[in-house]
Parts: sequence; structure tokens; C-alpha cells
Amino acid sequence: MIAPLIAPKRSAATPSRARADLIETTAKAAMSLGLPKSTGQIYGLLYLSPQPLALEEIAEQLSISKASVSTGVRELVARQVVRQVFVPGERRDFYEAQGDLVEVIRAIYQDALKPKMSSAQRRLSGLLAALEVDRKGGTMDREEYIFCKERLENIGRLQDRLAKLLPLAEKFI
Amino acid sequence: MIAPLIAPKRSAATPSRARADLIETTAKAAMSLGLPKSTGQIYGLLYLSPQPLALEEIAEQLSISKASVSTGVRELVARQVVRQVFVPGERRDFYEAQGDLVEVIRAIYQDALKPKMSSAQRRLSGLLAALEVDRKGGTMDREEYIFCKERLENIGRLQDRLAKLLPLAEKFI
DNA sequence: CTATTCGTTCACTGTCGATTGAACGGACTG
DNA sequence: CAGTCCGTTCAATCGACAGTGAACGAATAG
Repeated sequence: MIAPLIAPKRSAATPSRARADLIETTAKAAMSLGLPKSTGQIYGLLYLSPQPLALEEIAEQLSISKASVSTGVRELVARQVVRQVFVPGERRDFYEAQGDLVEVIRAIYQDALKPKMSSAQRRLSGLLAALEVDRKGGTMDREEYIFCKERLENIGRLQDRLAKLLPLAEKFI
Repeated sequence: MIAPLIAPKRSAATPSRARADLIETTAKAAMSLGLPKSTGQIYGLLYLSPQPLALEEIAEQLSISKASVSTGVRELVARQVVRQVFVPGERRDFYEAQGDLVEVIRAIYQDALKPKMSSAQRRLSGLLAALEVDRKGGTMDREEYIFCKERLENIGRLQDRLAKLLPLAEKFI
């Protein structure tokens, strides 16, 4: 391939203000959720793209490496926040955002929050068991034992209420 | 001060299994919330302590530096998750955990979630304004404009529903 | 007034993870 | 069968941040 004398300097395609701003916003949102910044950028770009985008197009427009896009997109697809779509006559993979944000939240809830809730329940049982061991073992005097048991049971009550609230909230949204 | 020939090797006070487990749990919880691990450990320790603890006692029992405890405790007090209590006849500062976890959640909601919601509302308005600029400026064709506007308005609708849900959830808990 | 006790601040260090370029493997094309 | 085109993986790099030790300042005790 012969490069033109004066490089076109394609400054990451159309520099739309609104797009740039949303991408910045989703990037920060991703970071505050503990996800890589680049992953948030990818979702922001796709969310405002009428057509599905190929891996390399995403990398170009965001000025990040294909490698980052590859891993980021995989994460987003796993979380059902981005879909891979087949484009006839194209060999590359194309991606589009899950536009319905309610579905996004629902997916996060099912895949992340819900499992955490039940694992937390199990862990609390383990803690109460460990507390019994401590009492029998004489590591803890009676007064202290009662205090700790009370506090641990408070956690349990909160978990129960949260477990009831979350499904309700899911319906409300 | 003269050190004893054989150091007592005080292995961080009473090694209660239940305490150690809860501390590990709160440490992980803190990390998954983007807070330092040590901050979570501090709250876990205080949550199961019948008496308020001094700064140095916390450092000893957790085997972390006083500096870490100082900053961690400050953060926790700012979030109203730990209280500083006055102990008569003691010069040192003592701390105890806010035992009512519902209050903890309420404080987090008031100080973190609620402000984020309203800032998000403002940011969305800015995005819609930027979109108008893009249209007038010819950066974006009509079809694309309509698509983007639709998507941004979807975000707005979701924000509205969340803004209604959160206060409801607060009452339910 | 001097010495000691406490807590905070600050510069530094080590660690962890996001990002990248390069190499690789697989699938289509000519 | 070469020659591309794509996507993934891997080692290396870089930056950010938690954690530490030491120095400092304030408050109290002797």
C-alpha cells in the first residue's frame, strides 16, 4: 500500500460533541463500577451508533488498541450489555449496544447482584458457626459472645429485607 | 524502655475465628466498593467490638500502620459509618461502628447516590444541548440525529424511574 | 519548661491492573 | 498453496494508589 504524501490525519472519524461527551460519561461510569475505562468508552460509542461497528472501527474512533477492544467487547458481551450481530457479506465481527437500559440493569442484577446475595447468605452462616466454635473454645467470654451474635444476626435481618426488596424493584423498573 | 529478653509476640490480640472471618468479609466488601482494603478491615473490627477502640489498638489488632488507620477512620467517620466517642479520663480518640446497618445504607445513599443522581440529570441536559449543536453544525445527518436523540431520551426516562424508585426503597428498608 | 503521648501529613515504595505491540492461529481468497 | 484479513493471547510497560515510616504539631503530664 502506498501512503499519500500528506496523511489524511483522520482524527477518529466524526468528532461529534454529543458522542464524545457520552463516551466520557460512560467511561467514568465504568470506572466507578470497577471496570476498565476503555470498556465504558466502547459501550458509549456503540450506544450512539445507528449501525453496528466492527472491532477495528471501534479501536480507531476511540484511539485505543485492538487488543483492548477485544477484551472489552468480550466482557460486555458476557454481561449481555453488547450483542454481536452478523452482517451478511462481511467477514468481520460487528457489535451493537443493548439499547434498552432496563435490560442492561436486569442483566447486571441477574449475573452479579443475585449471586452475591446468596453467597453472602452462605458466608453469614459460616460466621455464626465460627462464633459458636469461639464460644466453646473459650476464646470469647459470654458477654462478648452475646454482643457479636446480636450484631451478626442484624446482618442477617438486613440481608433478608434486601432479598425481598430487590425482586420488587426489578418489577417496578 | 527495656525490652524483655523474649518478646511476647502478641499475635494481634485475641484471635477469634468469627472476628477474623468478618474482617476478611468486610475487607472484600470495601474493595468491591472501591475503598481501600484496610478501611473495610477497620469497620469489620469495630462492628464486632463491644467497647470502642483507640487508634493504636486498631492498628495493632489488624497489623497495619497507624497512618493507615488514621486515614481509614477519617473516611469512615465522614461517611457516618463509624462514630468517634469520648471516653472519660482518656486522652486518646476512641471509635465505634455504627451498628445499625440500615443507617449505614441510608448515609451512603444520602451522601453518594443521591448527589450522583442529580448530577447525572444535569449531565444529560448538557448532552442533549450538545446534540443540538451537532445538528446545527452539520456534524450529524438527520437520521443519525433522530437515533441519538431517541437513545439519550431513553436514558432520561430510566433516570426518572430510578429517581422515583430510590426514595421508595429507602422507606421499605 | 521539658518530656511524652497522640494523631496527622508527607514523600516514598511496592503492587496491581489497564493498556499496548507483537506474535500467533484460524479462516477465507486468489 | 501462498497471501491476507481478523481476532485473540501474551509478555512487557506504565500509571495509579494503598500502605508505610518518619517527621511534625498539638495537647497534656510531670
